[in-house]
Amino acid sequence: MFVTIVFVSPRREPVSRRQRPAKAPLSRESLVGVAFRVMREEGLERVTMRRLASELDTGPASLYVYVRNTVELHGALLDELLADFVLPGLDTPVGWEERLIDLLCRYTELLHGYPSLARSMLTLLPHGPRYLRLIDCVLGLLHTGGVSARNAAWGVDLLLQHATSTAAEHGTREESVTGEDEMETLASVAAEASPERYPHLARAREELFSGTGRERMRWSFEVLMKGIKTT
Amino acid sequence: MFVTIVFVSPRREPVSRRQRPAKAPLSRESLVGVAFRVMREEGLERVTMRRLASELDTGPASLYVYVRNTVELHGALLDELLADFVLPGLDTPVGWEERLIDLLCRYTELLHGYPSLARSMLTLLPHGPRYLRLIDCVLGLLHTGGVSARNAAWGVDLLLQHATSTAAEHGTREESVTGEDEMETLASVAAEASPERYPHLARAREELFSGTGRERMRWSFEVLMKGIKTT
DNA sequence: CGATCGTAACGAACATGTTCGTCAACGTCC
DNA sequence: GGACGTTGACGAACATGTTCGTTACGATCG
Repeated sequence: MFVTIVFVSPRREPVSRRQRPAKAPLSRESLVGVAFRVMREEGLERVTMRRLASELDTGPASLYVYVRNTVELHGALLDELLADFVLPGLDTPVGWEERLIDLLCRYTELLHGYPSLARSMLTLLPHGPRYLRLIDCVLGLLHTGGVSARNAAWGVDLLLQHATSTAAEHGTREESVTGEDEMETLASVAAEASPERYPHLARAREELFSGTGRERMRWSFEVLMKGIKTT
Repeated sequence: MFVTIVFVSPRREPVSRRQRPAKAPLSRESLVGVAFRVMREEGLERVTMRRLASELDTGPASLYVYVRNTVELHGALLDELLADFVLPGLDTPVGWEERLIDLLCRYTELLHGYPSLARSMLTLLPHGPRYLRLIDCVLGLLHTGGVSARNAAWGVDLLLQHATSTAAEHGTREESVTGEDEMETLASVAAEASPERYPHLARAREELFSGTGRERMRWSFEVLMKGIKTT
C-alpha cells in the first residue's frame, strides 16, 4: 500500500529495542502505517495515540520516541495521502495556469476530508518528501508561466496556505451540519443584521453566501493567481 | 473594562439559578469577562474551563450552559479583542485600498498574539457584533473602491480567512522557536533538498524564506486586493 | 395550590494528548 | 570484562475538554 519513505533527515531514526518474539519492533514506519490504515478505514478522529498503541501492542507513551506529537504524525499522514496525488507535467507553458488551479483545487479537496489534519498543517508546515514534490511542482508551474522568482517563492506559500485553511474551514463546517439547526452561525446572524448598524452587510446579504463551495474555491484561486502574476 | 454586549440572537440567554449569597449568579457575560481577564493577564493557554470554573467558584461542567464549547468561547473572546480595534472611515474613496490593507494587517497582528484562538476561528466562523462591524467595514471599503458586489462579498471572506490563517500559522511558529533548534522544519529540509529531485525548490531556495513576516503579509494582502479588483 | 415541565448547577466519569521517572538493553571506552 | 552513557519501552500520573445523569429551582397550567 505504501512504499518505504527515505527521509533526508537530521533526525536519527530510532532503533527499536523490542526483542521479545511476541512483539514486532516499533518504528516510525509501522506507526505511520497503522495510523494511515486506521484513518482510511475509520476516519482521522479514530487515530488516537491510545488506539495506535493498542494496534501496535504497546503503550501510548512509547510512540513519542518516533513522533514528537500528533501534529508531526499528521504531517506524516499528509505525505501518505499524497502518495497517489497526480502532479501535472511541466513540459509546456500552454495552459499552465489552468493546470495549477486544477492542482490546487484537487489538493484542497484532498485535505477537505481531513479538516483536523489541515488544522495541524497550520501549526507545523508539512515537510515530507511528497509535500516537497508538491511545492516543487507548483514552483515549476509558476516558473513555466513566467512569474518572477520572488513572486513564485512567496506565492507558493500563499497558495498552499490558502488551500490548507480552506480545507480546515470548510471541512469542519460540513462536519458540523448534523444536528446544528439551532446553532447560531455567521449566516443566521447576517440574515438578521440591522441595516442601520451594518449597512454594507445588509446590502451584500444575498451575495455573501452565494455560490457553491467549489465555485468559491475556484474563484479564490483565480484571484490569487491574478494577483501573483501582476503584483 | 468591557461593556455590555447585546446579542441579536435566537439563543435565549440562560438565567442563573444560583441564589446562595456566597456565589454570584453565573452568566455568559461573567464567563466571558473572566476568560478575557485571564487571557490578558496570563495568556490564552491559561484560559481553561477548569480555571474559569475555579475563578467563578463552580465546576467546569456548569460553563457549558453558557457556551457550547471552547471554540464558541474563543469567538466571544475575539469580539472582546475587537473592542478597541479602530475601524477606518468610509467617507472618501481616496486611499481606500491602503486603508483596507492597513486594517487587515492590524487585524492579523491582533490575532497573531493568539494563534489558538485564530485556529478556533477556522473551525467556527466568528459572528459577534464587533466582528460583524469588521465585515461591514471591509465591505464598505470594497464598495467605496468600486469592487463589484459579488467580488466584495466573496472577497471579504477570502481576506479575513487569509488574515486568520496567517495568524494561526505564524503565531504558532513563533511560539515554537524556543528550544526547537534540532527540530526539522520546512526550512531546514528545503535547505538540503536535492536539486535533482526538487529542481525548482532548489532554484527558489533563497527566495522561499526571504523577507520579513510583515513584508510577506503585506505583499499577500496586496496580491489578494489586486486579484479581487481585477478578477 | 399542586402538578408538570424545562433547565441551571455541577459531580462523576470518560477520552485524549502528553510528560516524567524508572528500568533494562545496547554501544562505547578503558 | 567492567564501567558508563545513551536511549527505547512504557506505566503512572497529570491536564484538559466534554458528556451524562441527578437534583433542585422556577415558570406555567389547570
